[in-house]
Amino acid sequence: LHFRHKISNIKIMKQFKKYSEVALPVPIDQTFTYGIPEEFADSLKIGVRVLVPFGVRKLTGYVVHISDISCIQEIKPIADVLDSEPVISAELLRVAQWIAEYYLCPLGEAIKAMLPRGMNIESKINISLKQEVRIIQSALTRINSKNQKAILHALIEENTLSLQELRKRTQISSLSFAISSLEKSGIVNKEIVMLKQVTKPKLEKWLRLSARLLQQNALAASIDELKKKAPRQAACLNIVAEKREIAQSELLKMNGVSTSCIRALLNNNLIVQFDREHVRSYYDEFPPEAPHLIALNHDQKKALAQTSAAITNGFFTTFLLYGVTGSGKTQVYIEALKETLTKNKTAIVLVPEISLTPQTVSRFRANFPGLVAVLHSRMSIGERYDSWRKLKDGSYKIAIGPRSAIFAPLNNVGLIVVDEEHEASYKQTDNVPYYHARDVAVVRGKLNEAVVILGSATPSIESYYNVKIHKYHLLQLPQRIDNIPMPNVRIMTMIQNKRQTLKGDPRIFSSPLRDKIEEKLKRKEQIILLQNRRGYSAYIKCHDCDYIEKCENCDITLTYHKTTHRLRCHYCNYIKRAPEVCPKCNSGDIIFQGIGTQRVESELSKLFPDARVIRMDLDTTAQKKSHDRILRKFGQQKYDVLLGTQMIAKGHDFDRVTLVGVISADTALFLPDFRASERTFQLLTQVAGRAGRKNIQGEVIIQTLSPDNFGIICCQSHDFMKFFNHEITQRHELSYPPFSRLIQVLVKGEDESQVKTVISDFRAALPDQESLYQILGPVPAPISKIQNNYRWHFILKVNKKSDPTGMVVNDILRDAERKILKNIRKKSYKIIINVDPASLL
DNA sequence: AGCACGCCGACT
DNA sequence: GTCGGCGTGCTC
Repeated sequence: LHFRHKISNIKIMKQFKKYSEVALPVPIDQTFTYGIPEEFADSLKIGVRVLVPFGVRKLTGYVVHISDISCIQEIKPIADVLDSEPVISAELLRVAQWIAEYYLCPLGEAIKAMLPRGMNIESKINISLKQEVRIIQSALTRINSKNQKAILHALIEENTLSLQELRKRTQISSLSFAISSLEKSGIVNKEIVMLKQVTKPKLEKWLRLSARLLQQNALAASIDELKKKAPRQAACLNIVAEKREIAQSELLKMNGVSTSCIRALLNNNLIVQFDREHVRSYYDEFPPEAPHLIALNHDQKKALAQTSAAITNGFFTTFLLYGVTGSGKTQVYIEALKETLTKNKTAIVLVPEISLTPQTVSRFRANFPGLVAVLHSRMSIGERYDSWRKLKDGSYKIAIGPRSAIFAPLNNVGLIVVDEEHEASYKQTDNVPYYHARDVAVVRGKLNEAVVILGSATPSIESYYNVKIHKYHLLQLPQRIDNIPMPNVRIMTMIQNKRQTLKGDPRIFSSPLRDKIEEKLKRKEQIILLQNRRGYSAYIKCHDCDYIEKCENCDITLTYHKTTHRLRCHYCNYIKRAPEVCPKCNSGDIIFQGIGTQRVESELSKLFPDARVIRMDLDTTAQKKSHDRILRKFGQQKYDVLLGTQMIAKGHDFDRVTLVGVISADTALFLPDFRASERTFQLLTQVAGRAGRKNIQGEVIIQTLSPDNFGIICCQSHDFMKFFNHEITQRHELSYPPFSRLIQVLVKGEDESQVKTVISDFRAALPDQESLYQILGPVPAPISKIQNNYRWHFILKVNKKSDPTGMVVNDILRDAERKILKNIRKKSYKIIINVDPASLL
């Protein structure tokens, strides 16, 4: 490991016995040296959290290195050591180091991303009133300063506020001057306080018999005695005796037991109380199903034989398990997991957030009772912390979860499974580090000499290319299990300008799709309809003057939601009433363009008033468990039609679905993104895979305006290979990934001219090196404004051959960024460097 | 990021 | 003389 330093002079310092290199979760690309106080000098380990002074604040940092000397002059000591054992293993530290280097983020940020939330302690500055409100109010009349008045008004309401909260409430940018004036006049108090660690093991009170009663006959004697005067206590004592140990909360639930009763027994030293950890577990409410014993078919056995061999040998190998929808990939994972556990190793299973349903979890839990920990963002901080700790101490052997589960604190990882490896949700886009969990999985696998299985029915172009160049090994499951035939896919060409008739809107339901729905409803079979756009219509447009309503804060058309009769921005959640007449020309002829799920729903209820339809999109799954609930109800056949956005395409196997309809396959096709075609192929193939049941061929109808699109054609023939070959030549011609590495440099801010200056300065700071990279832009990003922030970007197409690890270009980018941050004033903009962006919007 | 400090113009 | 806004620099 090496660490970035700013070396001021080369003079070896020796104020402390030992020095530690501390990574901090701040956007500064270096580590900081702290002295280790004598008391910790021998016990401090790499990987523990420490509390360190940082300017006036205190922050939680991570010890990444320990040495005897230092060449930094003024060194502060570590304020406190927060762990006795490392929270981050040497192996995970190396993963963090790779992430920091490859995705261009500070090491501290990478480490922070690996730990469950709530493990960071920070100081905050609290401002409080020093005197009574009455006195303050009289003082207010004497104060002329606008800012001071605003601060006092806020404080009268709350008494104590942190500096940050105060800034939010008063909207004053530079508070410090006003606060120091108030401090001088003795009106307010300023103090630095520590925030508590949010997550701790949850302790529960348990009860057992006192040692005295364990002696012969003592118990019976006590009970007899109590029966006379305190029968309830006697009964209570009896229960404790029977159970030996019982949680107090459990005991209290029983008949006739009260707190006073327990207190009396405790006071008389008949029972004793002790603390026991209560492990919080989100999925406990879903009991595991019994494992159904499934005999593997020929293909599954073949795939398993190869993974088993690799697991047994303990060599790093990455497999791409390409298995068509319903081919039984999960069973292969489970068998591989069994193999891994018998080798006394641990495993991680990554699943897209949306597929992490109770059913998925139960399936794994059933096969490995008591060994599976779930890590899920919908779990509370406490639940996640408990899973995390039990993985760390080795009581759980398998971690299952979405993206961040790749950081599960397991030792001796032998297998990493990435299910649906093509899923874009594996790429983190909202926070640093902008990592791709599938790629981290491969890195972590390599560090552990582990086996990595990437599974998909529609592999990403990148992964399949890696098979071609022999980086990954291909495993194939070309047949569906249980003799379910591949569905029959029909493509319906839609015509844009047909007018609505009595038989409904032909732009939503073509007559073949309408007929099929009718047929299936009659036969009591289930139907899935995909329309990958929520709301009612994508935008509303004035028929006379072509005016389109756009968001005030974003460069986005507003989506019409009929249920609330509102226009909504899907980027910033800006909401306004839908106009009755055109705001520009007052025409009443407003037309709804672009079909959303709500529109399909209302059309469906017009055409088939008796059909029971359930809609699933972001708007109907806002609640914590509504997603699971909708799928469960549909599975129990309480509905005939499941209608929704892409989230319906995975997560469940419904064996009564015989028809899948795609209302419009075009929603993603025209996005200015080089993956648009790939996305479309994947989504269509995934949703088509929902159709069909044992011995009955499912039917799929895809409606589209562009029937010539290659993704759609290949979906019809279930021909991934054909799609891949076509797509890979295109990527090659345009030198897009996997033939290059893309890096997006995006600047956003409220002042567009400033954003433009920064992005072009950044561009200019990059030396022209034709052989190393090509630069496209800077240009405004396709979505040029989000939440009043203008967005400009340029794209680096890095030549993989001249920079295979990416470190050459990354160093250049780091230097350029440092230069930019130094030279340009104002910080009202943000620079985002996104390595391997999932999309370029 | 988040904080303090210092400069400068405005205002009493 | 203050106050308030804004830019700059620093964090071991």
